Amino acid sequence: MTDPDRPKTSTAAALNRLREMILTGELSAQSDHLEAELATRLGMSRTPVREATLVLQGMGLLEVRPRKGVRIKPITIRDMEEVYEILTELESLAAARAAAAGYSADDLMALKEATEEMDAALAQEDRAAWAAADEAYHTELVRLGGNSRVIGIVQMYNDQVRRARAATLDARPLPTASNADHRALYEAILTRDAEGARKIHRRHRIAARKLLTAILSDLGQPYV
Amino acid sequence: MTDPDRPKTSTAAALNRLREMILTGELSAQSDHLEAELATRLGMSRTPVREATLVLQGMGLLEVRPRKGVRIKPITIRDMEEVYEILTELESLAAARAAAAGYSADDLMALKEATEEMDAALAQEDRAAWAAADEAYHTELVRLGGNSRVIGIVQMYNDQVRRARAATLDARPLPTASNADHRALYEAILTRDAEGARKIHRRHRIAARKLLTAILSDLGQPYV
DNA sequence: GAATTCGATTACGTATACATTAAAAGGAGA
DNA sequence: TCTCCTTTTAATGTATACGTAATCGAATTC
Repeated sequence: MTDPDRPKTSTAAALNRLREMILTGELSAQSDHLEAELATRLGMSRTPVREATLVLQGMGLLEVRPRKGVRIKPITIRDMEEVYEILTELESLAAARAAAAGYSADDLMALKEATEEMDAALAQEDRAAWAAADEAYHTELVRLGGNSRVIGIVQMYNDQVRRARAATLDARPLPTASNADHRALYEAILTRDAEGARKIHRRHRIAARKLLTAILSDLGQPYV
Repeated sequence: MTDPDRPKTSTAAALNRLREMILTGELSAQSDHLEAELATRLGMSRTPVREATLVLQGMGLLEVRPRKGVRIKPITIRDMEEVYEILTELESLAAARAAAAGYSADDLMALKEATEEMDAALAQEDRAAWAAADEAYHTELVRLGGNSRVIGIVQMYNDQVRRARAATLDARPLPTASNADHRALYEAILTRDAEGARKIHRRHRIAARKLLTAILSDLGQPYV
């Protein structure tokens, strides 16, 4: 048991590693990288790297530009607006579907726990812990929604949100109001108020989007 | 000018061709295919085929199953429900955004034309022409919405809708009521009634989904 | 000095060779 | 006959070789 879930193939390893390098900024936005360079860095041949870049392109994290290397995608305000619009719709859908599904308090345990973790993180002003719990909350919400494609899309775009967040985390105020929304949504789902759940979450997401774009704008991120 | 947009690379050719083969049913749902088999059929080596299958897997048209070949995905009722849910949300978003964008009648020309083509197709009971115009209509709608990621997702899922449609087209009644919705949406966008546009389109999509799933069910498609 | 052409370089796209390992087939023993 | 183990097969995953075509720079021309 040296490494329980070490990737089975080099392609999978390249995918994980490159994704991580992009999310952490080790490969910075707007930078270009040749296939051969990445292959050397990852200690493998071009083949699995190439396959991974194709997938990452599909996930919107980079762009394959023949003979110019892959370009790590920038995080523009416009991009984040697009991503937030989509997350708003799909998560609101998930909220409504979760409410309609008639979950018990037991089923909603993970949701409640994530909310409590956010509370705790806020109390300690621990932005990183808050961000982790917030992400867990959103992931659990869409899981409860039960649409596997929504789950996939939301996970994919969460990667992009995480990149933007990494660039802004210290610049943002602690989102103290945010948990009121989370609790209201919890109640709506528990009482099977589908349209209420949808509205609450939509409002929540729109507020989050305004906050992020304002911060990105302050930080001088380009609009396009 | 023998073939204006012939793919520049074999990978692109494989992607186009395999996608088409899946959409037309030349590669039937649930069937398995080895990389080597597909390579031979397409007259190229395994490398570009392999790259194409990775992308097609990302698009949800097939599943790569190591040592068992790629499995062309079935069209289950559950899948279609998921896809329709997503299209409902994202197209409704696009409708609202299109209305908010304040387009002129000129800008909405393509939308109007698609509606008229559907009229004409209905008059002649030409289901194929109707389906083509309907797809053009939805594509134009999301284009007007202006969110490039929504455009991409909708196009991707339209492939899956097209597969289901191909299996049901002759079994469905002519959608004579459908154009009333299209006209109402056109008016809402022109008068910049964002929430009205959203609601009209949502209702439209929900009705379409009920129709399709009922037909699939009649045809004995498995739920999962 | 600017633009253009030619040539060298080099990154990519594709084919192919090879190692790996899951699956299938076959055989031995109960 | 059934089960378990061994052997074989074969499909994949990866590395590598190589042709092609785009790019960069130098030299030439205007």
